Amino acid sequence: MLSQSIEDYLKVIYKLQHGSDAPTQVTTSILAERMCVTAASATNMIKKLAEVNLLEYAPYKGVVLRKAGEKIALETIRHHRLIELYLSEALGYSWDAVDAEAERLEHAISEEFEERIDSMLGHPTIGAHGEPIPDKNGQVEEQTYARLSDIDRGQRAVIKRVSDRDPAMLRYMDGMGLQLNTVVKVCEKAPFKGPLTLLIEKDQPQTLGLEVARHIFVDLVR
Amino acid sequence: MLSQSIEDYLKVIYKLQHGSDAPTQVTTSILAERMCVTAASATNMIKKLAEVNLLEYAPYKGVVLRKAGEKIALETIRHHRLIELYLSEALGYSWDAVDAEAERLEHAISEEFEERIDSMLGHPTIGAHGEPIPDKNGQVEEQTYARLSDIDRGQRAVIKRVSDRDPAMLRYMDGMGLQLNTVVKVCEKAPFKGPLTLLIEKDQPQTLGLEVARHIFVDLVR
DNA sequence: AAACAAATTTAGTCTTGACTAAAATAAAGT
DNA sequence: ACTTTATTTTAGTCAAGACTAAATTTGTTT
Repeated sequence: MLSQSIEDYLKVIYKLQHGSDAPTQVTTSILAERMCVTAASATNMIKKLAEVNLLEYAPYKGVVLRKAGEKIALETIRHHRLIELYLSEALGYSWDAVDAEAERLEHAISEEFEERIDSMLGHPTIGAHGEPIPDKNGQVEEQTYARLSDIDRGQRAVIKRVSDRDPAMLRYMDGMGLQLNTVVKVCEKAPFKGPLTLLIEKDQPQTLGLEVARHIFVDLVR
Repeated sequence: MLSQSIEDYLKVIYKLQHGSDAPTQVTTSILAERMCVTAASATNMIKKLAEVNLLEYAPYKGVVLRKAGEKIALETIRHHRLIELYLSEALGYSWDAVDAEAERLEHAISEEFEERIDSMLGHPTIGAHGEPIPDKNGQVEEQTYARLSDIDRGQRAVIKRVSDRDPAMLRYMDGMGLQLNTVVKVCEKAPFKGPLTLLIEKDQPQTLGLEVARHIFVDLVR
Protein backbone atom coordinates (compact mmCIF):
# COMPACT_ATOMS: atom_id res chain seq x y z
CA MET A 1 0.00 0.00 0.00
CA LEU A 2 1.14 3.48 -0.84
CA SER A 3 1.37 6.18 1.78
CA GLN A 4 -1.42 8.66 2.35
CA SER A 5 0.90 11.35 1.26
CA ILE A 6 1.59 9.76 -2.10
CA GLU A 7 -2.10 9.17 -2.73
CA ASP A 8 -2.79 12.80 -1.94
CA TYR A 9 -0.10 14.11 -4.27
CA LEU A 10 -1.30 11.96 -7.13
CA LYS A 11 -4.90 12.96 -6.52
CA VAL A 12 -4.07 16.65 -6.51
CA ILE A 13 -1.95 16.36 -9.64
CA TYR A 14 -4.79 14.60 -11.40
CA LYS A 15 -7.25 17.28 -10.39
CA LEU A 16 -4.92 20.02 -11.55
CA GLN A 17 -4.50 18.30 -14.90
CA HIS A 18 -8.23 17.92 -15.38
CA GLY A 19 -9.53 21.07 -13.74
CA SER A 20 -11.46 23.77 -15.55
CA ASP A 21 -8.31 25.85 -15.99
CA ALA A 22 -6.12 22.85 -16.76
CA PRO A 23 -2.47 23.46 -17.66
CA THR A 24 -0.74 20.77 -19.72
CA GLN A 25 2.06 20.51 -17.21
CA VAL A 26 1.55 20.87 -13.51
CA THR A 27 4.29 23.01 -12.04
CA THR A 28 6.03 22.49 -8.74
CA SER A 29 4.75 25.71 -7.20
CA ILE A 30 1.12 25.14 -8.14
CA LEU A 31 1.28 21.64 -6.74
CA ALA A 32 3.05 22.83 -3.60
CA GLU A 33 0.42 25.47 -3.03
CA ARG A 34 -2.47 23.01 -3.34
CA MET A 35 -0.73 20.55 -1.06
CA CYS A 36 0.07 23.26 1.49
CA VAL A 37 3.77 22.43 1.49
CA THR A 38 6.85 24.32 0.37
CA ALA A 39 8.11 24.05 -3.20
CA ALA A 40 11.14 22.18 -1.94
CA SER A 41 8.98 19.51 -0.36
CA ALA A 42 7.00 19.17 -3.57
CA THR A 43 10.19 18.75 -5.59
CA ASN A 44 11.32 15.97 -3.28
CA MET A 45 8.06 14.09 -3.62
CA ILE A 46 7.97 14.62 -7.38
CA LYS A 47 11.40 13.11 -7.74
CA LYS A 48 10.34 10.16 -5.68
CA LEU A 49 7.20 9.60 -7.74
CA ALA A 50 9.11 9.94 -11.00
CA GLU A 51 11.61 7.39 -9.70
CA VAL A 52 8.89 4.77 -9.43
CA ASN A 53 7.32 5.74 -12.76
CA LEU A 54 4.09 7.15 -11.42
CA LEU A 55 4.69 10.35 -13.34
CA GLU A 56 6.79 12.02 -16.00
CA TYR A 57 9.03 14.72 -14.65
CA ALA A 58 10.75 17.40 -16.69
CA PRO A 59 12.85 19.43 -14.22
CA TYR A 60 11.92 23.10 -14.18
CA LYS A 61 8.95 22.34 -16.43
CA GLY A 62 6.51 20.27 -14.47
CA VAL A 63 4.94 16.85 -14.22
CA VAL A 64 2.43 14.73 -16.10
CA LEU A 65 0.88 11.63 -14.60
CA ARG A 66 1.70 8.29 -16.15
CA LYS A 67 -0.87 5.50 -16.48
CA ALA A 68 0.01 3.90 -13.16
CA GLY A 69 -0.12 7.22 -11.33
CA GLU A 70 -3.42 8.13 -12.88
CA LYS A 71 -4.86 4.79 -11.84
CA ILE A 72 -3.99 5.42 -8.22
CA ALA A 73 -5.28 8.98 -8.42
CA LEU A 74 -8.59 7.78 -9.80
CA GLU A 75 -8.95 5.11 -7.16
CA THR A 76 -8.34 7.70 -4.48
CA ILE A 77 -10.82 10.10 -6.07
CA ARG A 78 -13.36 7.30 -6.34
CA HIS A 79 -12.96 6.57 -2.66
CA HIS A 80 -13.29 10.23 -1.82
CA ARG A 81 -16.44 10.83 -3.81
CA LEU A 82 -18.17 7.64 -2.78
CA ILE A 83 -17.48 8.46 0.84
CA GLU A 84 -18.74 12.01 0.41
CA LEU A 85 -21.95 10.77 -1.09
CA TYR A 86 -22.36 8.13 1.55
CA LEU A 87 -21.87 10.65 4.33
CA SER A 88 -24.45 12.86 2.78
CA GLU A 89 -27.03 10.19 1.89
CA ALA A 90 -26.66 7.72 4.72
CA LEU A 91 -25.42 9.82 7.61
CA GLY A 92 -27.11 13.13 6.90
CA TYR A 93 -23.99 15.23 6.49
CA SER A 94 -24.42 18.64 4.87
CA TRP A 95 -22.53 19.14 1.63
CA ASP A 96 -20.08 21.57 3.17
CA ALA A 97 -18.92 19.00 5.74
CA VAL A 98 -18.36 15.93 3.59
CA ASP A 99 -15.07 16.95 2.00
CA ALA A 100 -13.09 17.31 5.21
CA GLU A 101 -14.34 14.01 6.56
CA ALA A 102 -13.72 12.15 3.30
CA GLU A 103 -10.22 13.58 3.11
CA ARG A 104 -9.14 11.34 5.97
CA LEU A 105 -11.43 8.38 5.38
CA GLU A 106 -10.42 7.93 1.74
CA HIS A 107 -7.06 6.55 2.84
CA ALA A 108 -8.45 4.30 5.54
CA ILE A 109 -11.11 2.22 3.79
CA SER A 110 -10.69 -1.22 2.27
CA GLU A 111 -11.91 -2.46 -1.09
CA GLU A 112 -14.68 -4.22 0.76
CA PHE A 113 -15.85 -0.99 2.31
CA GLU A 114 -15.74 0.71 -1.07
CA GLU A 115 -17.83 -2.01 -2.64
CA ARG A 116 -20.38 -2.05 0.13
CA ILE A 117 -21.10 1.65 0.10
CA ASP A 118 -21.02 1.66 -3.69
CA SER A 119 -23.77 -0.93 -3.91
CA MET A 120 -25.65 0.58 -0.98
CA LEU A 121 -25.75 3.83 -2.97
CA GLY A 122 -26.81 2.01 -6.13
CA HIS A 123 -23.51 2.40 -8.01
CA PRO A 124 -23.75 6.16 -8.33
CA THR A 125 -21.94 8.08 -11.06
CA ILE A 126 -22.37 11.59 -9.68
CA GLY A 127 -21.02 12.77 -6.33
CA ALA A 128 -22.33 15.10 -3.63
CA HIS A 129 -21.17 18.23 -5.43
CA GLY A 130 -21.98 17.00 -8.91
CA GLU A 131 -18.55 15.57 -9.67
CA PRO A 132 -18.35 12.40 -11.75
CA ILE A 133 -17.36 9.32 -9.74
CA PRO A 134 -14.75 7.20 -11.52
CA ASP A 135 -15.89 3.60 -11.92
CA LYS A 136 -14.10 0.53 -10.61
CA ASN A 137 -11.87 0.46 -13.71
CA GLY A 138 -10.89 4.08 -13.47
CA GLN A 139 -13.20 5.35 -16.19
CA VAL A 140 -14.51 8.87 -15.69
CA GLU A 141 -16.58 11.05 -17.86
CA GLU A 142 -15.55 14.60 -17.11
CA GLN A 143 -18.39 16.89 -18.07
CA THR A 144 -17.92 20.50 -19.04
CA TYR A 145 -20.49 22.93 -17.84
CA ALA A 146 -20.95 26.67 -18.13
CA ARG A 147 -20.35 28.89 -15.14
CA LEU A 148 -23.45 30.52 -13.75
CA SER A 149 -21.52 33.81 -13.92
CA ASP A 150 -21.39 33.49 -17.72
CA ILE A 151 -25.08 32.91 -18.28
CA ASP A 152 -26.96 35.64 -20.12
CA ARG A 153 -29.72 37.63 -18.58
CA GLY A 154 -33.13 36.07 -18.98
CA GLN A 155 -31.83 32.53 -19.35
CA ARG A 156 -32.66 29.62 -17.14
CA ALA A 157 -30.17 27.04 -16.00
CA VAL A 158 -29.90 23.91 -13.83
CA ILE A 159 -27.15 23.64 -11.26
CA LYS A 160 -25.10 20.57 -12.18
CA ARG A 161 -21.96 20.98 -10.13
CA VAL A 162 -20.38 23.19 -7.53
CA SER A 163 -16.85 23.73 -6.42
CA ASP A 164 -16.19 21.93 -3.15
CA ARG A 165 -13.21 24.03 -2.17
CA ASP A 166 -14.79 26.45 0.25
CA PRO A 167 -17.17 25.03 2.89
CA ALA A 168 -18.36 28.53 3.85
CA MET A 169 -19.33 29.22 0.27
CA LEU A 170 -21.20 25.93 0.09
CA ARG A 171 -23.07 26.78 3.27
CA TYR A 172 -23.93 30.17 1.84
CA MET A 173 -25.24 28.67 -1.38
CA ASP A 174 -27.23 26.12 0.51
CA GLY A 175 -28.76 28.82 2.67
CA MET A 176 -29.97 30.58 -0.48
CA GLY A 177 -31.64 27.43 -1.73
CA LEU A 178 -29.00 26.66 -4.32
CA GLN A 179 -28.53 22.90 -4.57
CA LEU A 180 -27.76 20.36 -7.25
CA ASN A 181 -30.53 20.30 -9.86
CA THR A 182 -31.99 23.57 -8.65
CA VAL A 183 -33.29 25.55 -11.62
CA VAL A 184 -32.49 29.25 -11.55
CA LYS A 185 -33.30 32.12 -13.85
CA VAL A 186 -30.92 35.03 -14.27
CA CYS A 187 -33.14 38.11 -13.95
CA GLU A 188 -30.51 40.81 -13.86
CA LYS A 189 -26.80 41.21 -14.28
CA ALA A 190 -25.46 44.38 -12.72
CA PRO A 191 -22.74 46.09 -14.78
CA PHE A 192 -19.04 46.38 -13.81
CA LYS A 193 -18.78 42.82 -12.57
CA GLY A 194 -21.73 43.37 -10.32
CA PRO A 195 -23.96 40.74 -8.81
CA LEU A 196 -26.58 38.66 -10.55
CA THR A 197 -30.19 38.72 -9.53
CA LEU A 198 -31.57 35.21 -9.55
CA LEU A 199 -35.02 33.76 -9.43
CA ILE A 200 -34.89 30.43 -7.69
CA GLU A 201 -37.89 28.32 -8.57
CA LYS A 202 -40.89 30.07 -7.04
CA ASP A 203 -39.03 32.12 -4.46
CA GLN A 204 -38.33 35.79 -4.25
CA PRO A 205 -35.52 37.13 -6.45
CA GLN A 206 -32.13 37.09 -4.74
CA THR A 207 -28.80 38.61 -5.55
CA LEU A 208 -25.64 36.58 -5.89
CA GLY A 209 -22.09 37.90 -6.20
CA LEU A 210 -20.04 36.99 -9.25
CA GLU A 211 -17.37 35.31 -7.16
CA VAL A 212 -19.87 32.77 -5.96
CA ALA A 213 -21.56 32.45 -9.34
CA ARG A 214 -18.22 31.56 -10.89
CA HIS A 215 -18.07 28.47 -8.68
CA ILE A 216 -21.45 27.20 -9.75
CA PHE A 217 -21.62 25.13 -12.93
CA VAL A 218 -24.81 24.84 -14.90
CA ASP A 219 -26.54 23.56 -18.00
CA LEU A 220 -28.89 25.83 -19.87
CA VAL A 221 -32.57 24.90 -19.72
CA ARG A 222 -34.51 24.67 -22.99
CA MET B 1 -4.38 15.57 17.50
CA LEU B 2 -2.25 12.66 18.64
CA SER B 3 -0.65 10.30 16.17
CA GLN B 4 -2.25 7.01 15.23
CA SER B 5 0.67 5.28 16.79
CA ILE B 6 0.17 6.92 20.16
CA GLU B 7 -3.54 6.15 20.13
CA ASP B 8 -2.75 2.52 19.36
CA TYR B 9 -0.19 2.18 22.15
CA LEU B 10 -2.55 3.69 24.70
CA LYS B 11 -5.39 1.49 23.53
CA VAL B 12 -3.31 -1.66 23.77
CA ILE B 13 -1.99 -0.72 27.21
CA TYR B 14 -5.53 -0.14 28.41
CA LYS B 15 -6.67 -3.49 27.09
CA LEU B 16 -3.74 -5.27 28.71
CA GLN B 17 -4.52 -3.60 32.02
CA HIS B 18 -8.17 -4.59 31.86
CA GLY B 19 -7.96 -7.94 30.10
CA SER B 20 -9.09 -11.21 31.63
CA ASP B 21 -5.54 -12.05 32.68
CA ALA B 22 -4.70 -8.51 33.72
CA PRO B 23 -1.30 -7.80 35.23
CA THR B 24 -1.03 -4.72 37.45
CA GLN B 25 1.90 -3.41 35.47
CA VAL B 26 2.18 -3.82 31.75
CA THR B 27 5.71 -4.81 30.82
CA THR B 28 7.69 -3.60 27.86
CA SER B 29 7.91 -6.99 26.24
CA ILE B 30 4.20 -7.79 26.51
CA LEU B 31 3.35 -4.41 25.06
CA ALA B 32 5.93 -4.81 22.30
CA GLU B 33 4.55 -8.18 21.38
CA ARG B 34 0.95 -6.94 21.13
CA MET B 35 2.06 -3.93 19.08
CA CYS B 36 4.20 -6.11 16.80
CA VAL B 37 7.30 -4.02 17.41
CA THR B 38 10.62 -4.73 19.09
CA ALA B 39 11.08 -4.13 22.80
CA ALA B 40 13.42 -1.26 22.02
CA SER B 41 10.73 0.50 20.01
CA ALA B 42 8.26 0.02 22.81
CA THR B 43 10.70 1.49 25.33
CA ASN B 44 11.12 4.56 23.15
CA MET B 45 7.43 5.14 22.88
CA ILE B 46 6.88 4.49 26.57
CA LYS B 47 9.45 7.12 27.48
CA LYS B 48 7.78 9.56 25.17
CA LEU B 49 4.34 8.89 26.63
CA ALA B 50 5.68 9.15 30.18
CA GLU B 51 7.29 12.47 29.23
CA VAL B 52 3.90 13.95 28.44
CA ASN B 53 2.24 12.40 31.48
CA LEU B 54 0.00 9.98 29.68
CA LEU B 55 1.36 7.14 31.76
CA GLU B 56 3.45 6.25 34.77
CA TYR B 57 6.69 4.55 33.90
CA ALA B 58 8.88 2.60 36.29
CA PRO B 59 11.95 1.52 34.30
CA TYR B 60 12.40 -2.24 34.25
CA LYS B 61 9.00 -2.62 35.92
CA GLY B 62 6.35 -1.52 33.50
CA VAL B 63 3.75 1.13 32.89
CA VAL B 64 0.37 2.16 34.27
CA LEU B 65 -1.89 4.55 32.41
CA ARG B 66 -2.59 7.91 33.97
CA LYS B 67 -5.99 9.59 33.77
CA ALA B 68 -5.19 11.51 30.60
CA GLY B 69 -3.82 8.43 28.88
CA GLU B 70 -6.80 6.35 29.90
CA LYS B 71 -9.13 8.99 28.52
CA ILE B 72 -7.50 8.82 25.12
CA ALA B 73 -7.45 5.02 25.21
CA LEU B 74 -11.16 4.93 25.97
CA GLU B 75 -11.99 7.39 23.23
CA THR B 76 -10.08 5.25 20.78
CA ILE B 77 -11.77 2.10 22.00
CA ARG B 78 -15.15 3.81 21.78
CA HIS B 79 -14.43 4.74 18.18
CA HIS B 80 -13.31 1.24 17.42
CA ARG B 81 -16.33 -0.49 18.88
CA LEU B 82 -18.87 1.93 17.48
CA ILE B 83 -17.35 1.52 14.04
CA GLU B 84 -17.34 -2.27 14.36
CA LEU B 85 -20.98 -2.28 15.29
CA TYR B 86 -21.86 0.15 12.53
CA LEU B 87 -20.05 -1.96 9.94
CA SER B 88 -21.91 -5.00 11.12
CA GLU B 89 -25.37 -3.42 11.49
CA ALA B 90 -25.43 -0.89 8.68
CA LEU B 91 -23.09 -2.34 6.11
CA GLY B 92 -23.59 -6.05 6.60
CA TYR B 93 -20.05 -6.93 7.60
CA SER B 94 -19.52 -10.32 9.21
CA TRP B 95 -18.13 -10.24 12.74
CA ASP B 96 -14.78 -11.60 11.69
CA ALA B 97 -14.19 -8.71 9.30
CA VAL B 98 -15.10 -5.70 11.41
CA ASP B 99 -11.97 -5.54 13.54
CA ALA B 100 -9.49 -5.10 10.72
CA GLU B 101 -11.57 -2.40 9.09
CA ALA B 102 -12.19 -0.54 12.35
CA GLU B 103 -8.49 -0.67 13.15
CA ARG B 104 -7.80 1.90 10.45
CA LEU B 105 -11.04 3.85 10.58
CA GLU B 106 -10.88 4.51 14.31
CA HIS B 107 -8.07 7.01 13.75
CA ALA B 108 -9.70 8.72 10.79
CA ILE B 109 -13.16 9.66 11.99
CA SER B 110 -14.24 12.99 13.45
CA GLU B 111 -16.35 13.62 16.53
CA GLU B 112 -19.22 14.37 14.21
CA PHE B 113 -18.91 10.97 12.58
CA GLU B 114 -18.77 9.31 15.96
CA GLU B 115 -21.92 11.10 17.09
CA ARG B 116 -23.83 10.31 13.95
CA ILE B 117 -23.18 6.60 13.96
CA ASP B 118 -23.75 6.51 17.72
CA SER B 119 -27.23 7.95 17.41
CA MET B 120 -27.93 5.96 14.24
CA LEU B 121 -27.21 2.83 16.29
CA GLY B 122 -29.35 4.05 19.19
CA HIS B 123 -26.49 4.80 21.60
CA PRO B 124 -25.46 1.18 21.98
CA THR B 125 -23.55 -0.07 25.03
CA ILE B 126 -22.49 -3.46 23.69
CA GLY B 127 -20.27 -4.00 20.65
CA ALA B 128 -20.22 -6.54 17.85
CA HIS B 129 -18.36 -9.13 19.89
CA GLY B 130 -20.11 -8.37 23.16
CA GLU B 131 -17.56 -5.84 24.43
CA PRO B 132 -18.84 -2.88 26.41
CA ILE B 133 -18.68 0.41 24.51
CA PRO B 134 -17.32 3.25 26.63
CA ASP B 135 -19.69 6.20 26.72
CA LYS B 136 -18.91 9.74 25.65
CA ASN B 137 -17.42 10.52 29.07
CA GLY B 138 -15.19 7.49 29.12
CA GLN B 139 -17.34 5.41 31.45
CA VAL B 140 -17.21 1.65 30.85
CA GLU B 141 -18.71 -1.19 32.70
CA GLU B 142 -16.38 -4.13 32.25
CA GLN B 143 -18.36 -7.33 32.77
CA THR B 144 -16.81 -10.55 33.91
CA TYR B 145 -18.12 -13.69 32.37
CA ALA B 146 -17.29 -17.36 32.69
CA ARG B 147 -15.45 -19.14 29.89
CA LEU B 148 -17.51 -21.72 28.06
CA SER B 149 -14.61 -24.11 28.63
CA ASP B 150 -15.23 -23.89 32.38
CA ILE B 151 -18.94 -24.66 32.30
CA ASP B 152 -20.01 -27.94 33.88
CA ARG B 153 -21.61 -30.72 31.94
CA GLY B 154 -25.34 -30.47 31.73
CA GLN B 155 -25.46 -26.72 32.23
CA ARG B 156 -26.89 -24.22 29.84
CA ALA B 157 -25.30 -20.86 29.07
CA VAL B 158 -25.81 -17.79 26.88
CA ILE B 159 -22.93 -16.48 24.80
CA LYS B 160 -22.26 -12.94 25.96
CA ARG B 161 -18.91 -12.13 24.49
CA VAL B 162 -16.24 -13.57 22.22
CA SER B 163 -12.59 -12.79 21.73
CA ASP B 164 -12.09 -10.78 18.56
CA ARG B 165 -8.45 -11.68 18.17
CA ASP B 166 -8.65 -14.40 15.58
CA PRO B 167 -10.92 -13.84 12.55
CA ALA B 168 -10.63 -17.47 11.50
CA MET B 169 -11.88 -18.59 14.90
CA LEU B 170 -14.79 -16.17 14.66
CA ARG B 171 -15.68 -17.51 11.25
CA TYR B 172 -15.52 -21.03 12.60
CA MET B 173 -17.79 -20.19 15.51
CA ASP B 174 -20.22 -18.44 13.25
CA GLY B 175 -20.29 -21.44 10.94
CA MET B 176 -21.32 -23.58 13.91
CA GLY B 177 -24.18 -21.29 14.77
CA LEU B 178 -22.45 -19.72 17.74
CA GLN B 179 -23.35 -16.05 17.97
CA LEU B 180 -23.99 -13.48 20.66
CA ASN B 181 -26.99 -14.48 22.77
CA THR B 182 -26.99 -18.01 21.43
CA VAL B 183 -27.98 -20.43 24.19
CA VAL B 184 -25.93 -23.61 24.36
CA LYS B 185 -26.06 -26.66 26.54
CA VAL B 186 -22.92 -28.57 27.44
CA CYS B 187 -23.83 -32.22 26.84
CA GLU B 188 -20.45 -33.83 27.23
CA LYS B 189 -16.94 -32.92 28.29
CA ALA B 190 -14.34 -35.36 27.06
CA PRO B 191 -11.57 -36.07 29.57
CA PHE B 192 -7.91 -35.01 29.27
CA LYS B 193 -8.73 -31.54 27.99
CA GLY B 194 -10.87 -33.03 25.29
CA PRO B 195 -13.59 -31.30 23.36
CA LEU B 196 -17.02 -30.32 24.59
CA THR B 197 -20.17 -31.61 22.98
CA LEU B 198 -22.68 -28.82 22.69
CA LEU B 199 -26.34 -28.65 21.96
CA ILE B 200 -27.09 -25.42 20.18
CA GLU B 201 -30.74 -24.51 20.47
CA LYS B 202 -32.64 -27.14 18.55
CA ASP B 203 -29.79 -28.35 16.34
CA GLN B 204 -27.83 -31.54 16.35
CA PRO B 205 -25.12 -31.87 19.01
CA GLN B 206 -21.75 -30.58 17.89
CA THR B 207 -18.26 -30.85 19.28
CA LEU B 208 -16.12 -27.88 20.10
CA GLY B 209 -12.43 -27.89 21.04
CA LEU B 210 -11.37 -26.42 24.36
CA GLU B 211 -9.15 -23.86 22.69
CA VAL B 212 -12.15 -22.29 21.02
CA ALA B 213 -14.38 -22.72 24.08
CA ARG B 214 -11.86 -20.75 26.13
CA HIS B 215 -12.45 -17.74 23.89
CA ILE B 216 -16.19 -17.78 24.36
CA PHE B 217 -17.59 -16.00 27.41
CA VAL B 218 -20.96 -16.90 28.80
CA ASP B 219 -23.51 -16.42 31.53
CA LEU B 220 -25.21 -19.43 33.05
CA VAL B 221 -28.88 -19.84 32.26
CA ARG B 222 -31.30 -20.41 35.15
C1' DA C 1 22.82 40.43 -24.84
C1' DA C 2 22.98 41.52 -19.98
C1' DA C 3 20.59 41.90 -15.85
C1' DC C 4 17.05 41.08 -12.76
C1' DA C 5 13.08 38.61 -10.86
C1' DA C 6 10.61 34.52 -10.23
C1' DA C 7 10.49 29.73 -10.04
C1' DT C 8 12.85 25.55 -9.12
C1' DT C 9 16.16 22.56 -7.34
C1' DT C 10 19.87 21.21 -4.12
C1' DA C 11 21.87 20.68 0.33
C1' DG C 12 21.37 20.00 4.79
C1' DT C 13 18.19 19.64 9.13
C1' DC C 14 14.34 17.98 11.92
C1' DT C 15 10.74 14.80 13.81
C1' DT C 16 8.43 10.42 14.07
C1' DG C 17 8.63 5.85 14.81
C1' DA C 18 10.62 1.96 13.46
C1' DC C 19 15.18 -1.10 13.60
C1' DT C 20 19.82 -3.74 15.35
C1' DA C 21 23.48 -4.43 18.42
C1' DA C 22 25.43 -3.70 22.73
C1' DA C 23 25.11 -2.61 27.59
C1' DA C 24 22.70 -2.73 31.91
C1' DT C 25 19.52 -4.55 35.20
C1' DA C 26 16.62 -8.02 37.41
C1' DA C 27 15.49 -12.70 38.59
C1' DA C 28 16.60 -17.45 39.37
C1' DG C 29 19.50 -21.43 40.41
C1' DT C 30 23.11 -23.48 42.57
C1' DA D 1 26.72 -14.87 47.17
C1' DC D 2 27.83 -15.70 42.49
C1' DT D 3 26.65 -16.94 38.03
C1' DT D 4 23.50 -17.55 34.35
C1' DT D 5 19.63 -16.15 31.82
C1' DA D 6 15.96 -13.27 30.47
C1' DT D 7 14.30 -8.76 30.15
C1' DT D 8 14.92 -4.01 29.48
C1' DT D 9 17.31 0.01 28.20
C1' DT D 10 20.75 2.69 25.63
C1' DA D 11 23.13 4.04 21.55
C1' DG D 12 23.25 4.61 17.03
C1' DT D 13 20.72 3.95 12.11
C1' DC D 14 17.22 4.43 8.78
C1' DA D 15 13.17 6.02 5.91
C1' DA D 16 9.41 9.32 5.22
C1' DG D 17 8.19 13.62 4.59
C1' DA D 18 8.29 17.95 6.12
C1' DC D 19 11.37 22.43 6.64
C1' DT D 20 15.01 26.61 5.62
C1' DA D 21 18.60 28.65 3.19
C1' DA D 22 21.43 28.74 -0.68
C1' DA D 23 22.28 27.80 -5.48
C1' DT D 24 20.62 27.28 -10.06
C1' DT D 25 17.72 27.80 -14.04
C1' DT D 26 14.30 30.20 -16.72
C1' DG D 27 11.98 34.08 -18.46
C1' DT D 28 11.44 38.97 -18.98
C1' DT D 29 12.95 43.49 -19.52
C1' DT D 30 15.73 46.91 -21.07
